[in-house]
Amino acid sequence: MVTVMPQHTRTGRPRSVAADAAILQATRAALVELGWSKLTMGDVAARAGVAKTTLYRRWTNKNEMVVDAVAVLFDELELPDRGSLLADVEGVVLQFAALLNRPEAKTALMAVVAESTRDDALRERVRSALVDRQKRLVVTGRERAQARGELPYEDDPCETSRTTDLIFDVVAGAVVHRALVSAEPVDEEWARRFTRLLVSGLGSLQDSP
Amino acid sequence: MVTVMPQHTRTGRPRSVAADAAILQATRAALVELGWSKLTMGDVAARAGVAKTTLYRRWTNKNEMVVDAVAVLFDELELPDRGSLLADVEGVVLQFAALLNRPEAKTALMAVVAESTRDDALRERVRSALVDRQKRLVVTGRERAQARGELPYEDDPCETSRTTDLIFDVVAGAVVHRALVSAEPVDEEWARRFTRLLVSGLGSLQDSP
DNA sequence: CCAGTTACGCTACGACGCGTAGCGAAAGGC
DNA sequence: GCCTTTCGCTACGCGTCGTAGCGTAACTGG
Repeated sequence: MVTVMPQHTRTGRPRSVAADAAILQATRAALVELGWSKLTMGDVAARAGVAKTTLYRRWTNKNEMVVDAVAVLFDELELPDRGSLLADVEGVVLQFAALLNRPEAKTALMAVVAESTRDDALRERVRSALVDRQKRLVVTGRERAQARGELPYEDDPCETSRTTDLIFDVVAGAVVHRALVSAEPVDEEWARRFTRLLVSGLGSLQDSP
Repeated sequence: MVTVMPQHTRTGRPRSVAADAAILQATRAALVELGWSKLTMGDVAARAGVAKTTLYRRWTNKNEMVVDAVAVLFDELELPDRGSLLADVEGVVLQFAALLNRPEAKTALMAVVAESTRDDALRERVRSALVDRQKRLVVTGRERAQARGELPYEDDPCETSRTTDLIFDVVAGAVVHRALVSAEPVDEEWARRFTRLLVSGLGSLQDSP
C-alpha cells in the first residue's frame, strides 16, 4: 500500500534502487547527528553521494522523505509471545520505548506529525506508513489473548475495530507522551504500572456494558 | 514558575508589557494562518507592530517564543465537578480535544515537542510551562474521587506521585495520539469508551497489589 | 545497432528567512 | 539632568530552499 507499483515506466533509464536506499539511510544518519530542524536536503544528498536534484525527483519536500526514512524503523516492532496478555503488552511497550530512544525516531516522528496537521498528503502518508501498519500489533495481541481465554470473543466487527483503535491510541499515546512530552524514562517499572492499569481495565470492562 | 521574577531590573526603560501581549497574540494568529513551518519572526513582528529585534530581545529563537504563546491556551483547561470520577475525566478529555482542534495548538504543540528532543533548555521550558502546570488537573481529580470514596487514600507520597504521572501520560497521550497521529476525531463516543477503560482500570487496580 | 526516453550529476541562480550590528530616539530610575 | 535600558529602523552576511539548464549515462523497442 505504501509503494503502489513497480514504477518501471516501461522505457528510459530506471531509477537507481541503490540511490533510494542510500538516501533513506543518509536521512536517518543526518537525523541522528543534526536532528530535524538542522537537517538539510543538501547535506543528505552529500551523505548519500547523489545530487540534490535526485532527492527532489523522488519526494516533494523534506517531510515526505523523512516519513519514508523512519517508517522502516517502526516495522521492526514485534509482538513476542510471552504467554500472557500482561507480558505481551509489557514487552511491546518496552520495545516501543527503545525505538523512541533512538534520536532519529524521536525527532522525526514528532516533527512529521506536527507538519501533518497542515498537510493532507503528509497526514495520509503518516497514516498508511505508520499508524495502519502498526495496528497489526494490537490485532495479533488481541487474538492471542482471546485464544488464551483472557479476553472474550467479539462478534461485532465494528465494535472490534473501535476497540482496536482505542487500545492502539492508549498504548502508543501513553508511551510517546511519557517519553517525549513529559521526557521521563519509560523503564520497566513504568511499563509494569501502565500495563497493569490497561490490562485490568480491559478485563473489568466486560462486566459492565 | 514560568516567569520567575518581575524583571524590572531597577533602572533603564522598562520592557513594554503591551508589546509582550501583542507579540504572543500575533504568534498565535500567525500559527493559525501559516502553521509552524511557515511562521517567520519577521511576520510575527509585523503583525504585532514591533520591530523584529524586539522579539530577539525576549526570546532566543522561534521555539521558545511559541511555547510561551501556546502555554496560556492550556491554562484554560478546567476540571468541572460533575459528580463522579467517570464524568470528570470524560469532561476534561473533551475539553482537551477541543483545545487540540484549534490549529494554533495542534501545530505548535507537536513542533515544539519535536524540537525539545534536541534542546535541553526548550525541554525544560515545555516541562514547566505545559507538563507540570497541567498535572494539577490529575491531582484535583484524584482528590475529588478520594473524597467521594471512589478511590482509596494513598499514604505513600512517592507512590502517589508516580500514579499521578502515569494517569497524566495516559490521558494526555491517548487524546493527543488519537487527535494528531491517528488523525481521528475525539468525539463523545470515543471519550466515553476511553474513560470507561481508564476508570475501570483504576478501580480494579486496588484489588491486586 | 540506433533512435527515443528517462534518470543522473553538476552548476548556477533568485528568493527568502535567520540572527546580528549599529544607530538615534524614547522612557524610565536616581 | 545623568545614566541605563529598550525601542524602531535599516542594513548586512549567511545559509537553505527549490528550480532550471546542460551534457552524460542507462535502458528499451524497433
